Amino acid sequence: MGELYRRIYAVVRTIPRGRVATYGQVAELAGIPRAPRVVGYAMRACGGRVPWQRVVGRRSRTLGQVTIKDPVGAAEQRRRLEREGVRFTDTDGISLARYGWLPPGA
DNA sequence: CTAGTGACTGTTT
DNA sequence: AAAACAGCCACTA
Repeated sequence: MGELYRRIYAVVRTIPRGRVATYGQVAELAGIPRAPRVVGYAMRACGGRVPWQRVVGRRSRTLGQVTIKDPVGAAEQRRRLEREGVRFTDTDGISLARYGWLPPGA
């Protein structure tokens, strides 16, 4: 595993229970502000070593769709988030205004 | 080293 | 409002 993934996982582990962060947010904190895609790549490869369910797509900001294309994965993410208190809207979204993580020093 | 790919995102149709 | 485009950067073959 590359050093970069270590940094990404370290950031994800700091997201508190019951909150969510966007891929772009994690990317910026990990030192690769222009590469949110890489965070997604790292999440797919994380193998349960980090709370991956707390990382969501930016488009969750208004209606909040969790952007995992695989329906099974999306259902799993929702199940995990609801178990830690994140409420979903009637359109299967997450309000980043309510659950978005405010990183220290932001 | 080159080419293809994607759990992203902002912009443009 | 939804879909297509175009940058993006690390990883893999």
